Amino acid sequence: MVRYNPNEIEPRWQAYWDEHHTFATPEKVGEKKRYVLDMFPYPSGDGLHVGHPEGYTATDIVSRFARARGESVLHPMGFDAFGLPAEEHAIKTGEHPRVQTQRNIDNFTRQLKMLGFSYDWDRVLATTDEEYFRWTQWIFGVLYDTWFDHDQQKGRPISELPIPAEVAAEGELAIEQYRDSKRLAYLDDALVNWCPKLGTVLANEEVVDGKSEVGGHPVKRIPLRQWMLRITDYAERLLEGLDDLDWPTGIKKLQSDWIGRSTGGEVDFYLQRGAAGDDTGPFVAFKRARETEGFPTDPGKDCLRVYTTRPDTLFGATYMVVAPEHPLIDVLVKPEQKDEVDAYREKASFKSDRERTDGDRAKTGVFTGSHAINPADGRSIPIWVADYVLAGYGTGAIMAVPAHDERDFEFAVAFDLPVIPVVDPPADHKQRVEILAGKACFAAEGVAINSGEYDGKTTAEVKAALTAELARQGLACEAVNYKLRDWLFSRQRFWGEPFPVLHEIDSEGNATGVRRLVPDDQLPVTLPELADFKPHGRPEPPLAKADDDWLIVELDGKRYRRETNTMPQWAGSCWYYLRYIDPKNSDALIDPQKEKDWMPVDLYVGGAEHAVLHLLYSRFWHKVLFDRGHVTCPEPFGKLVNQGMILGEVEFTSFVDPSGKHVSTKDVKKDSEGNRVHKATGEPVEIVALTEEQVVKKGEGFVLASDASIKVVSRAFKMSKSRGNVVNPDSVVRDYGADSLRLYEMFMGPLEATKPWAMNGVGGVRSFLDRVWRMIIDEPEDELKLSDAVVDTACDEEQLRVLHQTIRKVTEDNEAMSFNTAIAKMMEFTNHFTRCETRPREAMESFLILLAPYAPHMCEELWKHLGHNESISLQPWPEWDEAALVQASIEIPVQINGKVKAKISLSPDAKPNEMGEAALADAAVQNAIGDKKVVKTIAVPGRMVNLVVK
RNA sequence: GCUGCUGUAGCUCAGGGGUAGAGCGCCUCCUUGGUAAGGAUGAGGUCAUGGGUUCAAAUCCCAUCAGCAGCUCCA
Repeated sequence: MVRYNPNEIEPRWQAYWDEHHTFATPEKVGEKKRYVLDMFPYPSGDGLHVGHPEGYTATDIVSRFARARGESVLHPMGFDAFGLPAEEHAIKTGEHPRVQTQRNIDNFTRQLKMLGFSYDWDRVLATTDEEYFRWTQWIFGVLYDTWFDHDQQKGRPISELPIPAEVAAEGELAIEQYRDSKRLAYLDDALVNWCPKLGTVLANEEVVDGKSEVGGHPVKRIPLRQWMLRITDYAERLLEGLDDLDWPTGIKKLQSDWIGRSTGGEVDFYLQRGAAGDDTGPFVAFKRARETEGFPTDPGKDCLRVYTTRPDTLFGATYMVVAPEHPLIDVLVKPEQKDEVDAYREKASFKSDRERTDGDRAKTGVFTGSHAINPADGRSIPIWVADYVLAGYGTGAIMAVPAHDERDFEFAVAFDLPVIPVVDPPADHKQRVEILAGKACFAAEGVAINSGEYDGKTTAEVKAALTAELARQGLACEAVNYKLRDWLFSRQRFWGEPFPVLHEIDSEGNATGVRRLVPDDQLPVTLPELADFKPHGRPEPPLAKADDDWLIVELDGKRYRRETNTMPQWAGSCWYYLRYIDPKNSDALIDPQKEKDWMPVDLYVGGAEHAVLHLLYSRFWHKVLFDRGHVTCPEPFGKLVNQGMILGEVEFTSFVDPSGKHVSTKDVKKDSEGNRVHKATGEPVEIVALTEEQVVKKGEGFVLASDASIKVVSRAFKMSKSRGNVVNPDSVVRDYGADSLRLYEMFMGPLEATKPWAMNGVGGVRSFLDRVWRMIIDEPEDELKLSDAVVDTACDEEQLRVLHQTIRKVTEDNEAMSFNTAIAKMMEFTNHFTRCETRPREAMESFLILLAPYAPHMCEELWKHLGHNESISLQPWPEWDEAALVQASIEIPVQINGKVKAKISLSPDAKPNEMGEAALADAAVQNAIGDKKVVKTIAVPGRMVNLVVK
């Protein structure tokens, strides 16, 4: 009895592949190359999750398939190994993050090998390797050394930055400061989440509702000097570059929304000094100056500059709002308002960006006491401060047009500010009357009213005309804005890449303001050894705790203090795809010829959760490297596929009220705090789990078996430790084998879909593999022996057709990454051939090559038993023969008025008229026609006949 | 609120203007005391709903409903 035993077969073949370097990347790239990349994992302490192997299996199939077709394949794997969990573990236990990280990497490696992926393990890397982050630091140096030339839309060396004469006149220090203000990597004061109680700075994800996730202590937003990357300079290029990428449209849209390009205008509102009407003199002077000098780059302190996408609604601007952090706020606030404004700003500082921009919050704000003059009509309008205006977008100030902007309208209602409609909605608009009365808001386009000489013009016309007129007066100019912000690139953490930056200090140890990069030949800057990893209680990075022999550096006779921030986790993942190509290069981040040979990545597979940040950051770095001549392709990832999430097993749940009575899901709603309550009584309800026996299908959903009026919830949930529905790949491999796990993950459904796990589905594909085994091996025999049905004769016509249909389907589906359908076809093949008395060897062998990318261990084993000494992974992919696909005679349906009434047998190349005749000759057809008349005959060769009768 | 995706067998999913499919599950029968068995049969579908286009719609178009996911004060 020799049964299929994956636990014995799989480790043996994994060892064989390792030993023979079966999947080594070819040194020389052949005619066609394919770079197949997985998003590398963060090696968490929990090990692989069944979600990981989904994408990895897909890319593995693509890689094995491509190799079989003679392509040169690069298919590497690595680890995104810096990150918070290891550091938290270190704080708790004192164990160095490096130790835990290595342990996790080892475990991940074991699991990945256990699944039989054909990675080139000689190229494995971790972002925490010193030889890797040496080049991460080096790339930071490139960013530091680059400025963005907006005219050329290109990053250029800082040495080529034109220095304005007035700067040059001030000397070296001024020139250096000017350069610093243009570098792609620059220092700025950014807000961090400082938790005084914990004595540490927190990452955004560690802050929940303005409190620390750990302990629930208040978190304050305080400014800290930090590194920023000027990704906004690349906004336009990042947006345009999307066009040519073979990415899911959803992801492209997410990125383009994230970049958020909008066009509009910037408009200056003159700040009124005294009471209304007092400003005629200075205001006239201001206007006259503007008319001659034009619109200045820097608005100065005389006016408040706003950005608007609707300059056509200027006549409807009834007040203005500045962000709590607006730089002019101290000028704007009148003494009698100061206390109130200060209190408001203090309160706002405790809110995270997230909170301030969250949902349908009621609008808050405070009057500053100042007024500005509306340039359209000279009206005096009040200036408020409110946190619904963000300091970081546009100019940090808006003109509020409550009649035509929802947010402004809400604010105006809350604070009783006037609403003046200036756009007449289309006549058939439901709320037109309310809108015209200032009782409702209308944000779309229409015809101008209450807008002086512009009345009657369309929104587009007013926009153009009014902007032009204000531009002529030097009060406005067209402007483009992006939602995208510069990338806050430093973290106050230990477990990250140190910056290769030195700050000069004087003999007293005080910073002089001069900075320099660590010279390339002194990279990498490694992490210092710390006695412990506990926070030191100041809003500074943990590296500041390091000893002076790390912290203080002498170079060229000057003393420097090292930068103590570290880079964010994103840094290492921004360029790892380049390093795989040349992982051991100690002279450069990548060899230029190898870069040309392998880039760009042909297929990149990973989760949609990285749709925006990782992919945008990578593209940004890549474009900088491209501009600086280090890479030759403008985009790193040609084709991108997102695998869907794998959910836990489907669960049935119901709700019970406090008395323990079941409540139908129809009668449950969420209250304002998100708790589930009974719709009618408002009583809280509790979720209870149900077994399969307790429910029964009814219509669209499920109901309680004991009471059909109670609808229950039937759905799968995200796998989570707390829910206890996590499936562990180790146990699946132990119980079913790696090939079954691989096959099941692919058979669950389309790669991109979200799908629930079902353990009996794994059993299903396992029995398919058992069937394949028995199709070839004589299982009842004690000695391993081929089945007697496997013979050396040729296929009969039907077998040949089934074989070639299968070759075609699997080939085409592999290309299209439609793995589930390819598997279904291979199941059909197996069903057909196991029913055959004889199974020609040629068919079995071709089939095994088709199945090998999916279930490589088993196919290697069967291939060997069929008498081959060479790995099946090295066999060429079979080709299908069109001639074998055609049938001598096929069944054609005959429809009467579009309904199938009979079937006739015909040659596949019968002509339409022959088909019509054959159909009419059929007794069943005649019967169906009865005494009606055939008025039309439609015959589609090879498909069907339709007779239209009356 | 906005955006996107999805509604096909009890479940998970293919297909896609012209014959309704796979795996799992289920019924019946057969084989088998190494068996998380195997084999053979069969049942089960108004292709979410309502319109439209067409000789013909599950498929294309429009609307509606339901589910899921993501985003959301960006002026």
